[in-house]
Amino acid sequence: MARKTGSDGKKTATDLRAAATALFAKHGFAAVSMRQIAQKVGVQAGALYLYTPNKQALLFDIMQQHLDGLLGAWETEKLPDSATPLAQLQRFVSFHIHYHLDRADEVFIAYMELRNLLPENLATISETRRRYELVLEGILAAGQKTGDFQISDCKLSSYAIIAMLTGMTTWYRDQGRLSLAEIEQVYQGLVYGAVSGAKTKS
Amino acid sequence: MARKTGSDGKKTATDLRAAATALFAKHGFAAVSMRQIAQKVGVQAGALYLYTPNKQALLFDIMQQHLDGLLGAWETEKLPDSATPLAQLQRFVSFHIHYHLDRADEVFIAYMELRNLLPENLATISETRRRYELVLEGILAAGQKTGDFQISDCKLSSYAIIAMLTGMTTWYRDQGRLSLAEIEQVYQGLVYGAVSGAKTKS
DNA sequence: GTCTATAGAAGGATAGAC
DNA sequence: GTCTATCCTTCTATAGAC
Repeated sequence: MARKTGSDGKKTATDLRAAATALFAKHGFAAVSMRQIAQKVGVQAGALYLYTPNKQALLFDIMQQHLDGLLGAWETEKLPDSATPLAQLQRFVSFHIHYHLDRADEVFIAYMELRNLLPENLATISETRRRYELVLEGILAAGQKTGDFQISDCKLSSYAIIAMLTGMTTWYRDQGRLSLAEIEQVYQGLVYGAVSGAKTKS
Repeated sequence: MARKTGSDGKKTATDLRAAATALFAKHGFAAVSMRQIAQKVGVQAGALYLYTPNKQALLFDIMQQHLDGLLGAWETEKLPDSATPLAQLQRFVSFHIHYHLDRADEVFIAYMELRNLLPENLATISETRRRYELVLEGILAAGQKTGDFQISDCKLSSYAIIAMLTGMTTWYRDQGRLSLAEIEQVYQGLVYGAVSGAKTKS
């Protein structure tokens, strides 16, 4: 047949992105073929090129949309600038956990497939990611200034906290031993302790 | 020629592992071809199969050797059981940082390429990794018991701390803004604060 | 122990029919 | 908008010469 009955370009474009995201997350960008993606979408391989110029663009778009979405969502969820650094930090931790757990595949891709980006695409992605890191770094710096936090280095601490939180995506499962609310409380406590700077004994 | 002058099977075997490690870390397992590895070793692709049955075994061996080395090194570096939980934790943090930074490529592979392992190989690797996680979990549990640490969940906290520390490998560079000793101090402080459990204000 | 050559499969991407 | 067919490249792995 020349054209699938009930075919819909808009839907196919959306399906393509979803299928690619799922497959890249599961097997890795380099290990997934355009034919595999096409099969999951339910079209032939050639048809994919109506929606993406090539495989690389598909990866880049997935990452960029994810990071743009992350930054945009924070802008709508963050507390007013008048909020205390501690309140803002707690909001950030909660936001980061929920946003990332809801998008485990995209997160995985955005962290794991940087190597497979062309240099110019990597530069763009890195810049967007850096803007997100600066969100947390700014919160920590604000709390350092007010004396609410005891932090020896805001940049390193922001890296450390983001790595800690994002690490959740590697082991979290629904129906696990603890509820998400319980898990979030554990992490809130760890982060709060980390920035509250107990004195080292040794 | 039939055989390279000065060829040495032992050296080639070592070179093969080193070349594969470097390339897998840089480009990803699936994106690296046996031809690329062979070129880096300085032999033809066919010759590699004298030293590994296939590409999968190469990946598995790299991971397994890394994790076995990690566990073995900890056994020689850990403090006696008579040491305090806090001292043992500090030792663990220092050990983990240094061991991982010295082996950035292996660490990257061991964390990133789990998806590309065959199921039976994944099971073996996961079990070895779990034994390492239990090292930290045990230290935290000991400190919880003595009252030195205020930890709501030892398992989650061990995951969180390992993720935080391992995250260093993604950004650490020699000749960076801070010396390794300074960085280690920042992380020691963050970990100590996290397990010392400041009370949450909210 | 390493080479050359190649089998056999699979990959990304394009052309043209419908 | 999608399909079929295909070009051309690259891949893993093996066979056999030296």
